[in-house]
This record gives sequence, structure tokens and C-alpha cells, in this order.
Amino acid sequence: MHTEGSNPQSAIRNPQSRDFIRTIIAEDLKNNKHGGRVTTRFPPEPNGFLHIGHAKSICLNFGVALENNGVCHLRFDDTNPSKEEIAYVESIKKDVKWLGFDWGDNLFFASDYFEQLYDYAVQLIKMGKAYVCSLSAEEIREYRGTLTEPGRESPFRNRSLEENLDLFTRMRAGEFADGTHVLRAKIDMSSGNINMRDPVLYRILHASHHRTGDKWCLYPMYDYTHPISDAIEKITHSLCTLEFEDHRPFYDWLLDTLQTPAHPQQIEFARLNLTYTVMSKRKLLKLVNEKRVSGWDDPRMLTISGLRRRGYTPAAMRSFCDTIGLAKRESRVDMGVLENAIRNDLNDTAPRAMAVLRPLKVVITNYPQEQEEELEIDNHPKNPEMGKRQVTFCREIYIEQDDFLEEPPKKFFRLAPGREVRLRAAYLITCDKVVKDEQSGKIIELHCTYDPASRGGSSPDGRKVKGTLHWVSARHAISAEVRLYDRLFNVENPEADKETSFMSHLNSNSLLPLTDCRLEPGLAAAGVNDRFQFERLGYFCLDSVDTAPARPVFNRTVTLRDSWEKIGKNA
RNA sequence: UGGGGUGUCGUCAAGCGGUAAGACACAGGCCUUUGACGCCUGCAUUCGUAGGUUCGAAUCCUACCACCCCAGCCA
Repeated sequence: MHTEGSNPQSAIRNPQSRDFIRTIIAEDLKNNKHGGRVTTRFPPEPNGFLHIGHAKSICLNFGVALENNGVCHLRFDDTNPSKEEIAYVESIKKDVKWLGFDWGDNLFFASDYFEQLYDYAVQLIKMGKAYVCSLSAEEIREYRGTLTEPGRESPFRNRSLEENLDLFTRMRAGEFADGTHVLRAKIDMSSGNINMRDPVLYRILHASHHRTGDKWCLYPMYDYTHPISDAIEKITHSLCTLEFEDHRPFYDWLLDTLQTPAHPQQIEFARLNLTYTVMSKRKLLKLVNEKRVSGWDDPRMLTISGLRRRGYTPAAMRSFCDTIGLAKRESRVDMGVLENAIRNDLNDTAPRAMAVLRPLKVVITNYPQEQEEELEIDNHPKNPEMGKRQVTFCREIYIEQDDFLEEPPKKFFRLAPGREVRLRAAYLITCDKVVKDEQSGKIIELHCTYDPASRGGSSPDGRKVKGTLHWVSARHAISAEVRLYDRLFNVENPEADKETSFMSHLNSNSLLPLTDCRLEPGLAAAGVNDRFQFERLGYFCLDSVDTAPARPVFNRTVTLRDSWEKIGKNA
């Protein structure tokens, strides 16, 4: 990757603004609970792409480590070979790096611990704390009881140590078919917490693993793997989402029973939800598989890769994660907060440019046919260090169709017949004539006259000209495709109604490709990581996938705030 | 009917017994060669409800109510 995401220091939060997890950690540090050490981990399963919800967890885990001189491990929770792929681990690494975080040497895989995990299981069996259960999956479910009724003990619960050991060894050796036996912890079938009703530790899976190949046909379950992996890595604080709160008693039971050298503390927080989108990997995968989006990195997807392609910056993502806070209550953050984060960043950092998305030709009738002139324009209104550039003006230009109205409503201060407006950094022009297609009545072009004394856009006699339009030279502009994106779903919470699939709430207008846009020529030199503000329109970046030589495609990252649109809506 | 959680502005979110931060959104106004940006102002006498303790409660106690999660050999 390039360098833009490589400033982890900027991820450090204001220490004054503390959430409950940072408060706990500060307290632990004060009490020297883990020997004054903070070690966290980000533990994705490589079965899909990372999304913005993961970004919250990444910023938390790496952020907390950074703030406390600790380290954060990147550990892949790869215990289910049937769902996991090496391609996903690569994309995950890329995304974490891009966000600006560095795991250094601390790259781990749960699959690296398979041997140790197995040894611990043997130890559990020897302690009489685990047994091989030969009930079928359905039977196990029946024996488990319900939420309100206790479960029943498996008839295999009291197998002898020797038999358990023998069976477990043979399970590993591949003597049994999938589903015939599992290893279970022996805890309490009557516990109110279903996770304590003799949870399954190992299942037989004759599947090839992306890292261990065919070495194993026995794979450990998440609940068993995670605490031990944390302990092996001497994690101090194991931060996860709310749904694992019920699993914590088992987490603690396991590490207490095994007397592992370290006993990390699991703390749960609420996962991120955003309005107008879905967040689960399963649902994102469905969108990809059913071709409702172009892929995991479709710019409308709130995956890290989608947001990257859309033009979001790592800094904006971090700032967003900072803004939303951290708590235990379930919530849904307004999409506007995310948009605010990227606008804030890009407002400061993106050079300005002019682009006309829906061109309307304007002929300046009193401007000499052959004449052309270079006009100078600031690349940024507030930051002179970003320099200036030249744009060429001539007799034929394009303006935005939206910027002209034959019958302007009140408060519309753009172009209209007889009206004068300013062309940004160029001249004041007045509309004299509207040329229409005789057949359709469609406006073809505008004839205007310019005031030669207004070069640069100044008003020579101090007359008030309220409207300023962006424009592009018809002779010099380059052509490009510009893709306008809107929210992927048309309701705030696509998952609200359990009877209706979230898929039925897809916004059919979430992608609007405009194929004949005119851009100022300088934009031809844009690179994939460049971001621009197209004045009065929004922030845009070159599409990293579909751009071809001499055929640029720009993505709209986000619009500018538009109070004119608001006036229209309220009217 | 079991177990685990959570309830503070429209949306997030601080607050941890001393009299409701901040952000987004929203509404006005100023500024403006981007109707952008920036700036100013307003926006919870009230913290799920009801009682109680206290000089004083969002913070402590009691009861109730609402919502979320858990019955994968997924993570």
C-alpha cells in the first residue's frame, strides 16, 4: 500500500475522553493487574471481508494498545476450514494495514495452536472434565434442553478415562466419519446458561484447511479455541461484542480449569450498526453472491475495501470510530456521522477542481471565436500551500444543467434568462437567449454575453452577483464517467422487519452512472489515491477498478452539504 | 417460565451523590468568487416508570416496565 494510512499515532485518542473499556484498563494498569502490560488482539475469522464494524474493533484494540504502550496482535480465528479462505486473510491484512495499524511480528493463527489445543483437550479428559459424546447432532440438541428447561446428561457422559482417551485419539487419527463423535466439556447440563451445558469442544471435519492442509480431521470450536489462544498469547484484555457475554462463564471456566499461565479478561461492547445499511458478513456475502453489488469492494458496500474504493481515507475512518464512542447499549449510528467524518477530512485535504456532470453548452457571443486565455485559480480556498493552477477559458463552455432554469423560483440565484452570474474565477456572464430544439423543446444551448471588465470573476463596479457557477471549457475539457452513489438501502433499518427480507429494501437508485461528464483537463493526471473536491458538487476519486487509460471513471465519495436542496425540500 | 445484558436530547454519547459535556441532525443569523468551508445563537428544569434514602440523586435502595442476546458439531 501507499503511505497514507501509515500514521498510527494519529489514532491515539484524547486520553480525557474515556469509554468504559479504557476506564477498566486504566484501573487495571493502576493496580498492576497484568504486570502493567496491555496486550489486545483483533481476531477475525477469514471467511469474508472486513467492514466498518470491524474498523470499530480494530481502532479499539490497536488504539488501546498504542495508548498504553502495549501491543495488539492480529490473530486469525481459523477453526472452521469449510468457510475460510486464504484470499480472505490477505484482504484482512491489507485492510488493517490500510487503516493505519501495525501488528509488527504479532501475526498469529489459531491453527498454529492446534497441537497445543489438542494437548489441553487431552488434559481436560484426564481431569475428567471432558468426554467423547457419540450422540448425533440432533440428539445433542434434544438433550440440551431449552431456554427454560434444563438439559439431560448424555448417556456417554460417564465413559471411562481410558475410553475417552482412546476414542479421542482415534478421532484425530481419522477413524470416524464426520458427525459421529464430538468432544464435550463436562460442566452442568442444568445450567441456566446454555453455554455451560457440556459445550462441544471438538468436532470431526474431514476438510482441508487453508493452512494445515489435511493434517487434521478434528477441529476445535471457537468457544474452546478463543480463550486458550488468548492465554497462549498472554492477551490481557480480550475485547469482543455483546453476544459473547453469555460465553464468558465458559471462557473463565476453561482457563481456570486448565490453570493456564495467563487468564485474560474478556470485556464485551456493542457492535456498530449504521442506518441505511446492513453489517453482517452473511448479509454482505448475500449481496455479493446475488450480484446486487459488483463485489465486496463495490463502493456502496460499507466494507473497508468498498469504502476505500469509494474514496474514504483511513484518517476519516479512524475519526469516525472515535466519534461514535463505545458502550454496551445497542444502537444505530446515523450514516450522516460517517459522511461528516469524510467531509471534514477531505475539506482540508482535497484540492478543488471543476467538473460538469450534466453539461449544458454556453456560447459567449461577445467573446472572440479564436481567443483563449489562461485563468489562475486556487487549488484550495483556505490553504495557499496547495498552490494554484491554470484553467483555459474560451467562447464555448459547459455549465451544469441544474444551474440554469428558464423560470427560476424565489431564492434561485443561478442562471436564468436575463440574469447575471459569475463563472468561478472567470467572468460575469448574462444570459441573453435560450436555444431550444424545435421538435422536443429541449434546451440545447445558452447564448450569453460576458463583461470583459470582470476578469477573474470580480465585479468591477461593485454590483452584487450572488450566484457563482463552476464551468469547464468545451474545447479543452476531458470526458469521463462519473458514478454517483446513494445509500444502498432505502430504509433506516433494513433488518427491522423480520417478516421481510432486508433485500427487499435495496435502493434501486444507489448507483447512477453519468457517462458524458466534462472535467477540467488537469484531472486527466489523477491517480488512484488522489481525491478531489469537484466544486459545488462533492468529493470524488478515481475508481481503482474500472478506470482505463484515457477513459477515467470517478466515484463520488460524498456530496457537499447542500442547503439549496434543503430549501427545495422544505418548500 | 431459565440465563445474560441494556435503558440520559431526533441519533450516537459523557456523567460514577453536588445540581445534565460533546458530536451528528435540526432551526435561525453572519460571512462567502464553492448556496461549500468558517463563525455566532438556539436545541434534555430532565436522565424507562413509580416509590424510597439524602440538605442534595441520572448517579444509592426497592419494585415494576420496555428492549436486546442465548437452545450451531458457526464465529
